[in-house]
Amino acid sequence: MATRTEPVPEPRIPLSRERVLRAAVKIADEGGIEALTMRHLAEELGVEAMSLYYHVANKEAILDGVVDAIVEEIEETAGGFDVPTEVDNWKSAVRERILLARQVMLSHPWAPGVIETRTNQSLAAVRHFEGLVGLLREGGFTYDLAHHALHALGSRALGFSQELFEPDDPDQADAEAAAMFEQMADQFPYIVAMLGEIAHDDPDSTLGWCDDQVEFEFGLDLILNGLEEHLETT
Amino acid sequence: MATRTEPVPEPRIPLSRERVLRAAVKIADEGGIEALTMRHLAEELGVEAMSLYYHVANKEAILDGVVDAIVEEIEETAGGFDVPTEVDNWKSAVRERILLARQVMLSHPWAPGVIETRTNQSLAAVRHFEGLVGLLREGGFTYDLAHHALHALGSRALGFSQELFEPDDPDQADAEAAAMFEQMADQFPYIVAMLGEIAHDDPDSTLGWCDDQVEFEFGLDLILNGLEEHLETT
DNA sequence: ACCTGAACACCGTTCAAGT
DNA sequence: ACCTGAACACCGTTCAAGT
Repeated sequence: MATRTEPVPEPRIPLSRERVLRAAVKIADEGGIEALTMRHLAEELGVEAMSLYYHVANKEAILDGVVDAIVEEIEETAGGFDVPTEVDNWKSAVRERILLARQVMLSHPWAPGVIETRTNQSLAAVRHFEGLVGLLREGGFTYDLAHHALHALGSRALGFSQELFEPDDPDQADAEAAAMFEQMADQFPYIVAMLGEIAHDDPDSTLGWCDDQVEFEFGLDLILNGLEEHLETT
Repeated sequence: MATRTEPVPEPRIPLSRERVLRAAVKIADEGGIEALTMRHLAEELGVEAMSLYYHVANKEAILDGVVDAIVEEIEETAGGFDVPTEVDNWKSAVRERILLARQVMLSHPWAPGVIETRTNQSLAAVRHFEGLVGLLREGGFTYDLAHHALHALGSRALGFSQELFEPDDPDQADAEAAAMFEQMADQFPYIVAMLGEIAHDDPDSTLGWCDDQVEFEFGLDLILNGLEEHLETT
């Protein structure tokens, strides 16, 4: 029979909103967003699913909190979202901040999908946008142009962009897509020719799928340069 | 007792993939994407849920098919995705095609969210991209630049863009957001000032939320103009 | 104050069975 | 060939109850 002197095996840290959210991020990182269920999350925390509801309103609230946590990670990585009072180069400042956000997003590949479903704004995200608007404003933007800029950037402001053409499992689906396009060269001459050239330029990857980082920066710079022109012509 | 001569009340059109997909679009249009469940869909078709599996592999296949149907609707509205052999103005041609896609998307507000989750390419979408690449190519683009263009456009190529800041229920959430920002004017001076100016410029809507169409076109033109410059400097 | 057991309403999906 | 009933494994969530 166990006596009183048995060493407490686990100090039994009490649950908290923080711990729940941290565990949620961990689960999504390890098993993807579909692994993030109330029951699974509870198991990870060594608790019953229903206990979660004491610390969090419902699953929506968890997803809200998880997005907030990710943007806070960006904020920490950036050393805060503060706006310098003198902005000598808004373009590189904005560019750097966004590419840094992208680095964090890349370490949580499920996060963009969750962010897109959120209707409640994360407070950390508002701080992030506040910082961006500040950089633009101090860089000479009117508020009107800064507003257009946010819309033009869209999800790029948070470091990701919608990839419409690429499958999530490159190795497997690439071959499929390649075979399909080969077969349909007469139906899709332009696309097949385009992909052919890309494969040529980049013989490394099996059939030369795209360099997402390069493409992200291309699109970002296109927008930033366009904004710069608006700034100068006004 | 019913006799054999009773008029058949409904001819009982047999199910088919087409009918299933059409019904799926209808349900999503009327009740949002969360209303699109196998059981609900079956009910709409006057059938048991399990019958659907005879015509369609699973729910994923339905979502794939539904995306295809929406892009086909774009195709029909556009009178096909054909590429004219002579393109005198690629910019306005691409612009028109994209804005037309947007019109269709606006009538299926749930569609962007579904498209974003798809990993399998819709064949109709491939035809659409084929058309876009064709327009660019005949307009003087290298395949390399056309490829960059697709990435830069991202979801805009299909007529929608990620709205990170706006709630789906404008009437209700606007007031909330407004109150929140008022309260936090000292924490978010730039954003509050920005929103203040926008409200000023557009006194119609309660607190002047954004004109999505204007913003979409602003971002689209920014990208198209940027591409044009790349085209000229090469 | 914090956690749980049992239960509910709802998913997508299977499988053997009906016509 | 086409459809169904019963069942399964899994959701998020409630509520009264335990400590």
